[in-house]
Amino acid sequence: MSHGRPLEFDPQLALQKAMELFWCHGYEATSLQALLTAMDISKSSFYQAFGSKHELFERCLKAFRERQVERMNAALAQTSSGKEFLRNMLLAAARDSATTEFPKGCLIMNTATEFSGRDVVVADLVGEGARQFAGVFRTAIERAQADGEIAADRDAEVLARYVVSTISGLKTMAKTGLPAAAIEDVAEVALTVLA
Amino acid sequence: MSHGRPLEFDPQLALQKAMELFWCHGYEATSLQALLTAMDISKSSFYQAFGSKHELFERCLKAFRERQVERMNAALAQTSSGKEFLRNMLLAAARDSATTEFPKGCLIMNTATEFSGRDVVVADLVGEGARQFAGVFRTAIERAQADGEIAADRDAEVLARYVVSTISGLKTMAKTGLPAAAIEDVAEVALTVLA
DNA sequence: TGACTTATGAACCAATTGGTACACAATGGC
DNA sequence: GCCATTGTGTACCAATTGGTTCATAAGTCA
Repeated sequence: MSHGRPLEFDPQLALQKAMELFWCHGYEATSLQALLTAMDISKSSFYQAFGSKHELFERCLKAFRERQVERMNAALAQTSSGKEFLRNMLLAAARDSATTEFPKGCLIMNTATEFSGRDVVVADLVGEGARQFAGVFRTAIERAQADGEIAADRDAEVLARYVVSTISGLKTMAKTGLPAAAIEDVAEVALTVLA
Repeated sequence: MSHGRPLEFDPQLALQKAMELFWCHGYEATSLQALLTAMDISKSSFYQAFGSKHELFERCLKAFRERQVERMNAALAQTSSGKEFLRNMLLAAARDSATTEFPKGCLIMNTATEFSGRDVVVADLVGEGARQFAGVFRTAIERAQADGEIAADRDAEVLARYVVSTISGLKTMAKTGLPAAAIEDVAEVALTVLA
């Protein structure tokens, strides 16, 4: 398929490293130098392979979204009760601070707050991400409704958005320094909406 | 009190202009040049009056928090029902996108996501901000409990944090591009927790 | 009128920002 | 072996970053 000198780095791994950096520090605070070091790649290879910092960021957003949606779908498939799945997601969000040494939040939602309206293509990616997250929650909610765990007459789409909003809120609370246990209490309160 | 040449700018106004800039673009994306222009102040005056970009940012965080807490307390004082006050706050958060041309969110919570753990003094300011916001909501909740609007046996502190988390979540949803009407629906769902 | 104090404008600064140009290295196909 | 193709290292780039220096302007007080 392709002639020429072979790549000296794994593009997928490099992308993942970049994603982690953007995830931790955001777009602006992540310098090209930091990316180069983390990705273990030279400047020329970087620009040849990814075009620009901004393009790379867009690819990271997509990669993050796909990975996240995949994981959520996998978790949903393994959980029989839709309601239990939602509960697990909220509690996992509450524990965001405890999992890593400092709370990273969600790349998509972090980006929503960093680029509020300043970049059209990023805004699109963020919007699509939020929509897809809500989509997964919606199927969980509809399953729960089919099983009688949640009243069938409630608007599944609105509830799904409520879950996205709540998870975002919980993760932000983690970033304010509130201990994980306290955030779990908040998550439990938030869950009473679905009862 | 003070000899010497008088200031050619209004320090409070300049601080407010800086605050708005940080509010819109965050810390990193706000350049010194942009600050100078918006504050209508020369570089030397800037450093004499505010020390550094970082110090100025800290003062903006404090000013924002104080202003916000003041406004919330004023609104609470004017509303007889604690529950109604909370409802107003959530709906106002939902309308964040509609109020200005693009949703700015809350400076404190925006900063929480931008500086997650990277700066101790900023982290303290953010934590204190979140705590004070919760404080206002807590007194509203306790009033509602005293008036029988909310069950007296519920943990007011946890509920207060739930309100902070929810408002943060709603404002983030606005930044994903979801229309205000849709976010109001989510706010209504979130409010059922207090019913 | 001084002496003193404070504010401002302009020039200057090293360091870093994201990004390019180009020579050279390493492969595949012929 | 040679050529086309692709990847990499080095050097370079203009622009911008946040920040300092210092002479001078504009006041107060005696």
